[in-house]
Amino acid sequence: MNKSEVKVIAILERVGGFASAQELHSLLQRNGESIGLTTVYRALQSLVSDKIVDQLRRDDGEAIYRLCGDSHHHHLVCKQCGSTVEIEGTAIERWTKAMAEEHG
Amino acid sequence: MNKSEVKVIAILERVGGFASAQELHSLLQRNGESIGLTTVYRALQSLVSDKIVDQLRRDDGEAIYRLCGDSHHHHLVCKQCGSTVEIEGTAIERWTKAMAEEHG
DNA sequence: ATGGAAATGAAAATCATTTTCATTTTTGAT
DNA sequence: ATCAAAAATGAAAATGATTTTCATTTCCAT
Repeated sequence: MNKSEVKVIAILERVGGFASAQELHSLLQRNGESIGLTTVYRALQSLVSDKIVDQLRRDDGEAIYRLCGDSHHHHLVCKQCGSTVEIEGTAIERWTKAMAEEHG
Repeated sequence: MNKSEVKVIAILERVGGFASAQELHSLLQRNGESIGLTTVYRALQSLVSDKIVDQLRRDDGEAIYRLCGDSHHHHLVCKQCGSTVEIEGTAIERWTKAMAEEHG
């Protein structure tokens, strides 16, 4: 865990949700941090592979990131292609409950 | 519905699942069809907006496509960002059932 | 047949992300 | 503290999917 990774975690905490690499980078700069975009990308890669940060994709294909702990969530894994999506906890649970009631 | 869109639908039928624009393009060429990659992209865009084709993203961000009718499926829509993911029917239903039993 | 609208595709542009590489910073042994 | 090796940094170039441009071709109604 190096200095850049700490900066990226700090800004993700302040965001409290999803943000793209570029968004995080400009937020950091606005906060007076001196950090290059390349380094933000590298920190994010590293945090994702350490499972500290979750990565997913906007519909336009851009990658977005958030701290793993930012909300209770579930993973759905496609058995065919292995891709994983996160679903926000309360929503999926409400849905599951509704389905359960609907189908007895 | 123009000639290119018909070609793209035909190749998607033969594929019977997900494929990227580039994969579809090379399959078409191997089948002796004369069609440019640009046109494949345009046909896919049009079919997606007509809800004939579903588009989603691989984890690496590449867009993949399949015919809407290719399998029974559900959509999960994120209330925050609007992004939609498809879940294969039987899997999500089995999961829902399991959750329902587990939680009474 | 003919003129305008739609379709086509090659090449250029775009844009997020990754790689390269030269430089700077950190670390650890002495 | 000092020095060398290792790790980190970032600007610029490269990459790769997708979109746009634009000149040309095809289609269709008259």
